[in-house]
Amino acid sequence: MGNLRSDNDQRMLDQYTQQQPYLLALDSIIFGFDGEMLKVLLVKRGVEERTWSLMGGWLRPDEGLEQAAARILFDLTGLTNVYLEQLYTFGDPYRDPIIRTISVAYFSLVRIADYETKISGEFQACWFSIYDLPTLLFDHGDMVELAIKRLRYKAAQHPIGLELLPDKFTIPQLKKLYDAVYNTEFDKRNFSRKILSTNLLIKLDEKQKGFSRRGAFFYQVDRVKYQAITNSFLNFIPNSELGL
Amino acid sequence: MGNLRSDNDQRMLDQYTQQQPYLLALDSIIFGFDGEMLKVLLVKRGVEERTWSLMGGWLRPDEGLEQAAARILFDLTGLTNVYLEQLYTFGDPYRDPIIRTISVAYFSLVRIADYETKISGEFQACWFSIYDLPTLLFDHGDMVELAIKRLRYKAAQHPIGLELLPDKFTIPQLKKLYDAVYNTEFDKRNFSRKILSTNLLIKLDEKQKGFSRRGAFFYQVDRVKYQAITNSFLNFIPNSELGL
DNA sequence: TTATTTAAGTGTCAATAATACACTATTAAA
DNA sequence: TTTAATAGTGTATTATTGACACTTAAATAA
Repeated sequence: MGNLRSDNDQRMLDQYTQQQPYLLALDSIIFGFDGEMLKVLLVKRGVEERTWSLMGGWLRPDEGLEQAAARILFDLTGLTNVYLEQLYTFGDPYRDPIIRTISVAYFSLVRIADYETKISGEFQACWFSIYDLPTLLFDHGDMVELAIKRLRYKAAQHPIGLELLPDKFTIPQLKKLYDAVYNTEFDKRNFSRKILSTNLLIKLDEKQKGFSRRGAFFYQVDRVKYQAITNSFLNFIPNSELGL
Repeated sequence: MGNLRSDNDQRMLDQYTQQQPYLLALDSIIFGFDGEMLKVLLVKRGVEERTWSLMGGWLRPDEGLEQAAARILFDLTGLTNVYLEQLYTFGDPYRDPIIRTISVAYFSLVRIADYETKISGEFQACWFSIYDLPTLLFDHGDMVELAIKRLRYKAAQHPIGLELLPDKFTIPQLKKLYDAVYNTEFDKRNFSRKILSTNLLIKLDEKQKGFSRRGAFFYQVDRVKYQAITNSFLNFIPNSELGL
């Protein structure tokens, strides 16, 4: 009886050890918004570092996937507590010509202003408009394309756009962000009606100075409501505008 | 110069070879609908095959991820051309207690009737209602939970429910499917209005016999329109019903 | 001090979509 | 021919969407 179990265990273990293992990488599509354009953070790496690519790294033996993605993001940007969501796993046998590598892609949303103050100089990194990207390494172009689709899909029904803005922001800034994400121009009256109807924003007494004569009121995210709503549908953007 | 490049290449290769490789598995959440209940197909495997688990297998060196998932699905069900979508990649360091394994989970939608005729006897497989599942191996319970969420999310705006029904089906059958997916009861008048307004269904002359006195008309999917619409939003289910 | 400029902020109306709700039609079987 | 069981259909109410234009606030220039 004990013998049977042992045989079984051995068969099990054999099943594992006979398998081919693969390298596992993580790549992050890092979105940022500079007030005008939706941007992606790219770095130089690869052979002689001629090619722009997504920020990436290897999975360590003691790490979970998201944990690894967060570490790699921290190494580049110095940021923690960043919006991070698994996008897709890319595993074409020849996606990396050197050796087969499976890449789990994450997309993340960062506040560019935070990033700029904390960056370490280790990496040659640069923000690119999503509408004007260079040729990317391997299948990173596909990754970015998919990430943009996912961002549009998701931002239409979840308030994740707020992750891209500073703590205090104005409605016109938020509208510009959505304009940039969907590459369109929303009607400001309908937009603010819809956004404010969620009761997710708290109006502050303070006004933005310098940008316009009149100045726009700052708003803050109601974190309590935001958490509660994170997993529900909202439908921010009219379906007809999406054209997906 | 040639020397420099060579050094660089060597450094690159070192970067790869110094990395820990991992086993890569694929697990599939296979949904089916028997006319009444939404079900998941489970198999027995693991130590002494006491535990129900998702159907899974290992990635082969020459396969893409989806290709591997399709192969594994075929091995169990004999089905090809099945709806298959990457769900999520699970990589907790200790999810598999024997050896670290990364699992790319796929969810698939099959027509139970097709399956029943083609099944090979190789696996001990069984359909379980999604509302009455046994304890599952490793993190497979999480996988199923996530798959149900994704199915609900997706079926609300894409006509993927049709993938679960036979070629010819009635509106009451389709409604029962949506009732099962969302664990609720939709109003049949509003439901059929909404479904028919998509113009995605073609009404046949034939009626379903035997189930009800009157008999319901069969419909078929308009494959041309279905393809065209696959990547767009539809919003089948009113937001308020979803409660996600 | 007043006029000018610039963006912020707000309201209404019409069309569409969503929801709630109940009766009639068809067919098989009794 | 009556009964039983499900199929199938319509309307009225309300909520949401989308189109559209003027007023307000404040800094700057005259």
